[in-house]
Amino acid sequence: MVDRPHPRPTDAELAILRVLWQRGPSTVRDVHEELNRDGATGYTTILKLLQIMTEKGHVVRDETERAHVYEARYSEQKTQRQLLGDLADRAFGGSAAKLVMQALSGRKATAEELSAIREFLDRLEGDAR
Amino acid sequence: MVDRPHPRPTDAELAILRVLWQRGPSTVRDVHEELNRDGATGYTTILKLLQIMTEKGHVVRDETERAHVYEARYSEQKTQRQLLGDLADRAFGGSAAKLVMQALSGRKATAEELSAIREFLDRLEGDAR
DNA sequence: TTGACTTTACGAAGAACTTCGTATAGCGTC
DNA sequence: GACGCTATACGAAGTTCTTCGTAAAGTCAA
Repeated sequence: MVDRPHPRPTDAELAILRVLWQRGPSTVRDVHEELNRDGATGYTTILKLLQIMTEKGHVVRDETERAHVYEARYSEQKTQRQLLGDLADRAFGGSAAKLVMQALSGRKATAEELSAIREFLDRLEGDAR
Repeated sequence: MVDRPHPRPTDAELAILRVLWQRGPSTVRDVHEELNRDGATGYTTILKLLQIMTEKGHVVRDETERAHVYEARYSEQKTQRQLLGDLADRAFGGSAAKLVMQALSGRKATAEELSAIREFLDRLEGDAR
C-alpha cells in the first residue's frame, strides 16, 4: 500500500486544506479561528477532521511541539488538478476540453481573465510545437 | 419546500444521470443493463437510487406504464455547470478562470481541442464587446 | 386460475461524513 | 504540589451514501 492515490477530500476537509494552503503549517487553533469567521464549527470538530486527514494522508503532522502542527501534504495545484481530473472523468467523459468550455460559458469571466486564458493557451501551444 | 436547489448528485447518481442523458428516458432495466457492462451493480440498487433521485428531484418518473420510466430533470449541460460552479467555489476561491487554467495544464488536450477552445474564446469576447 | 416472470416497495446493513461531549494529559503559575 | 488553562484522544451520535435481500403486486400465458 505504498503510495496509493488518496480519496478526494470531502467538503469539510477541503475547507481545512484551503486554510492550510493559505496560512502554511498551522495548529488546530489556527485553523479553527480561521474557519470560525463565518460558520461556527467546534474546536474538536476541526481536531477530529485533522486526525482523520492525517490517517488519509491529506496532511502531515508535526508532533514535536505540544500543539501539533499540521501541513497540507499536497500542493493546492496538485489537489486542484486531481479534483478536476476526477470531475472530468465523472461528468465530462474524461474530456478536459469539454469541461473547460462549459466552465467558460457557465460563469462570467472578466476581460482580464479571458486574456489571461488566451495567453495561457499561447504558451501551451508554444510548448507543444 | 418549494423549489430548493438540489444537492449535487453523488457519484453513483451521476453515473445513472449519464446513462439517462445518453439514452433518454429509460426504465430501471435499461439503466441497469447499461451500467452492468463493466462494474456489477444489482438491479435493486439502481432502482433504489432512482427512487432516491426522484425524491431529490434529480429525475422525474413516469408511472403510466408498469415499468416506470425515468428521465433526467436537468440537462447535462446545466448539471455540468452546476458541478463546475460548485467546484470553483469549494476549491478555486470562486474563480472560473483559475479553474480553467488548471484544467488546461493538468490534462493534455489535443491541438483540435485547443483550437476549439480558442474559437470559443473568440465567440465569448465577441459577445462581450 | 395458477404459475412463472418482471417490477416496484420496503427496510436494513455497513461504510463514510460531520459533529461534538467528555476524558485525559501537558504545562505554567501561585 | 494544586489549580487552571490548553491541547489531544476517544468514542458516540446522527446523517448520508451505497448496497442488496425479501416481500408484494402486476402481467402474461398455458
